[in-house]
Amino acid sequence: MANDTRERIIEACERVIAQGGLRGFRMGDVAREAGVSIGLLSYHFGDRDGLLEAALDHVNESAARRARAGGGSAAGNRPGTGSAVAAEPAGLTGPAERLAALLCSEFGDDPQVRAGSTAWNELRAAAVFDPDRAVAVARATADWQREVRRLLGEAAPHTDPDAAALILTALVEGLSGRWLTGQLTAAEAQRTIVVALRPLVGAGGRPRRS
Amino acid sequence: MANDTRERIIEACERVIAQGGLRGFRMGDVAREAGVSIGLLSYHFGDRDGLLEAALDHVNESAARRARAGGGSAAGNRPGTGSAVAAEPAGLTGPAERLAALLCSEFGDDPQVRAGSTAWNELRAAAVFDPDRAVAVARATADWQREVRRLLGEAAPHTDPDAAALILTALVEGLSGRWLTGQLTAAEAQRTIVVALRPLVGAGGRPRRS
DNA sequence: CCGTATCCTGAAAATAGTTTCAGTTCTGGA
DNA sequence: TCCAGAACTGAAACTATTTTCAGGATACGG
Repeated sequence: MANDTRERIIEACERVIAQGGLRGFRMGDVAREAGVSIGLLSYHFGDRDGLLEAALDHVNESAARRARAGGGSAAGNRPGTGSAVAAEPAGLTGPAERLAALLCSEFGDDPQVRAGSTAWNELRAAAVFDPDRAVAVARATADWQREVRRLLGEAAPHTDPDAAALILTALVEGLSGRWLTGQLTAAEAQRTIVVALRPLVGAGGRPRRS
Repeated sequence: MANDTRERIIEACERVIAQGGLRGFRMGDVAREAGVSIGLLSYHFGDRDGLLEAALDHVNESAARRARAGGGSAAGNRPGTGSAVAAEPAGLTGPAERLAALLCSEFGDDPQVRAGSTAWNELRAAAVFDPDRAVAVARATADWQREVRRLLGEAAPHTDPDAAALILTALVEGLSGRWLTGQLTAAEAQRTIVVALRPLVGAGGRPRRS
């Protein structure tokens, strides 16, 4: 079916973006990556802008979905084993762990995680110059931040959750930049988040069950 | 002298980058902005890449210089008046104030401050795909972070200065993204930094003299 | 003044990338 | 099996951008 192909093309876009940035986004590259002819891109998406828009919408949706899903399930990343956050079978631990997992899910050595973060990073950078993209980014960011605030409300009742959620999510974005530019490893970034989280969530605590 | 012209061209580059991003960096635009012919760009800088490199080096240097200078002097921005950080005549207050000023100097409604942050933001985004730029960015970032750590050592002797410096600088970068995409005003960003700083520097404290 | 070295111009050539389109293949229903 | 329409191809036309280059202006030492 043709939808498979559209899907495949959009995924190819993400890979191309993750590899060369929005700057290196060439229709020829996308076509090659997707294994289709260049004409098909216009056939399905109208023009370059349409294709790019579809791809970025997809990136945005992925980011939003990840926020909703928390750090759990498939591509989830857990902060360094041995830290305060232990491995768990299904996604059903306390809010503090889920919060840490959510924040740490941005980082990981899995190429797909990196590709996703890279694409999202590019989208964010592009949003500076494009109001339409800015509102899409803002929406996804707000969803994520809201989820963080919710978990924070449960895990750290003595903190101002709004301020803390803003600080934590902005911190993750900053660390993400460091990670993607090779200034930090994924593990270091995750460890940093855990350190930042500690004073909020209660020092060395044992936060089990809700 | 020809150096004036080179200078003028590089400044034009920065303006073009700040306005349309690295993606919108066209030699024609630069030439128009600088008020010179397009051929002159090649004459002075070889080719597009040479021009871009010179421009980004300049951005990088500006960032590094700002880090060294602290938030003081010319383009300095102070977090919202009425906050913990009071106005001061010359740049000679305690380390806590200087730290806040340094971190807040990234934000401001002055078009030049915004242009600088925007250009730096673009450079950072480009560094994800370009190892050479990545090392330049890493160097400037490390300088800045080191300065933050130094001030932190004076202002907050009871905190791990390395961890805190990383967290604060990454936070500023994350907030910078929010600001540039319109998710936050400069004042809100600065206020957030002050909030994040408070628990480190001593609650409601009176941090006078070393 | 003259010569010449440097700075500078802008149109033309080259290059890179996108869009169109005439035509081919595939799919599913009659 | 045949047809119609959707999916798809790829080369040619087009557009955008960079690079080159022949030469014009300007500065300056002799």
